[in-house]
Amino acid sequence: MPTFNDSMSQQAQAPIPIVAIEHAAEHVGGVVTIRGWLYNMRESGKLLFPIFRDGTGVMQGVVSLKENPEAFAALKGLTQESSVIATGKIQAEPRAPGGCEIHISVVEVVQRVPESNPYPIQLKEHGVDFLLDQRHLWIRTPRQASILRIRAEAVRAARNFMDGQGYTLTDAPIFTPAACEGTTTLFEVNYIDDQKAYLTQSGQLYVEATAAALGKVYTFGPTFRAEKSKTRRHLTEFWMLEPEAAYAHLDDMIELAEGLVSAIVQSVVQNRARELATLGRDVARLAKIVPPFPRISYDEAVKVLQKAGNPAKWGDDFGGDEETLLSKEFEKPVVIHRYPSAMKAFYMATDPVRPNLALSFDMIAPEGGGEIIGGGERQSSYETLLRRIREANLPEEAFQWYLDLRRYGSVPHAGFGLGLERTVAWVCGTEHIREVIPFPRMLYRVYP
RNA sequence: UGGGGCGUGGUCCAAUCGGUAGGGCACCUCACUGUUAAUGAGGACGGUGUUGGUUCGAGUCCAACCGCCCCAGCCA
Repeated sequence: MPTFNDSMSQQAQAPIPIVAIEHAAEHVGGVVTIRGWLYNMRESGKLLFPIFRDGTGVMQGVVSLKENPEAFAALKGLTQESSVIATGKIQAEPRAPGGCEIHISVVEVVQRVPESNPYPIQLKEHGVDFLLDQRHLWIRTPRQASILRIRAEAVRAARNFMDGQGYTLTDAPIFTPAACEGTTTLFEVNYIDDQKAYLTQSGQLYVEATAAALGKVYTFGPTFRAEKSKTRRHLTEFWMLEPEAAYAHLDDMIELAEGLVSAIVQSVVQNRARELATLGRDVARLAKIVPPFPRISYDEAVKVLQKAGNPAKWGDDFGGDEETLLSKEFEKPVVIHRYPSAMKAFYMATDPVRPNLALSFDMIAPEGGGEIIGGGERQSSYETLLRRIREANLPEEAFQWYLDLRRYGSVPHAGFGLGLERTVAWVCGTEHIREVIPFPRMLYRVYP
């Protein structure tokens, strides 16, 4: 027990700082408190090596029975993922993973995981199905936590970039009266008083309205597609960032897309180096992602594919194989522009020089990252747009507000949609998109 | 929705030709003062997705169903 004088002198000193593990190395030689969970523990005789994690990183602790029997007793036999608050001196230690470790002097166990029902996720191998069932716990592992931090950094970088370019965030609704992509992939919901509504597939139509109101705008939010696709690059719920600008043309949007993607990548490289290292990502490849990106026309892309032995012919859309083949030709994301309009959405503008082409573009990420952006110039003529809506058998009444945008001061305008998860999956180098969103929603999976 | 693959203790896997269902990890105990997903010794728990069929005998062969994975289509 400290004497009265001891506690007086302690009060005169600075209090022990509570630090995040990611900043622990800045406190070498000092005493700090860390608050987190027991990630793992190794034992060696009368020495314990508890590994703590706090969400910002992991750090090894060390405690010896001889020097600190109380802390030793508190940690001895402590179960994985028990929550703990530990205080001790940070010391540089080449033998410790991470370069420094904490010499524990005081330990408080906040909650002890009972032996009768131990933490289900081991440090060793697990199958995908099991891990997805345990997603609420899986996100505690260093790899998953790193991915989620990179996702957050990507979002921050994207919004900073858009705001810096003079774009205003204008959120689009999630309940919508009609489709804006294919009608077969709509999630239908019962709205009030037997009305039907649908979860949005894209903020596109609404962002065209706000572009006419504010000039340069973007939306960022979740979108929903009931696609029956079980591939490594599909989610039924995913986040999209969709810029739209009045008086903008195709090339303006390609330039904006290049700037946006490189801003995201460079921001992650600069601010999330530790997390990229945890993932084992090749940072040198990411560092090269700066504008300008290679741009090829659809015509040229078909020739590139044919030269590489792919059976693609003019008029075909590109699938996963074709995307991978094209992206291998370049170290940076590649922009493919002016697709045949037959394969594009009803609202796409046609090329005045070659009316069978749409003023559209896709951006394909390198290293097999797939399509991360799709966009282009919109159809600004009232008559053409109405005809397209009728040709697509879309409910005309539901699109009256959208047609108003062409009745009242229609202007050339363009935009695109960036798939957040596909972008983050590429930046992280993850094999499957399901790892880059906290709780993935996929075909036949809505738990947890 | 098509094509292919797979379902075995909590978890990751093995089981020859159809012939006694087994191991690693996790959990518990002990040893070890520098471990690196520690190691060594011991212990406890516990299983063939479901239904039916063939057979003396089925984890294994057959059929249907259920679930999962990968690829394709569609897209971000």
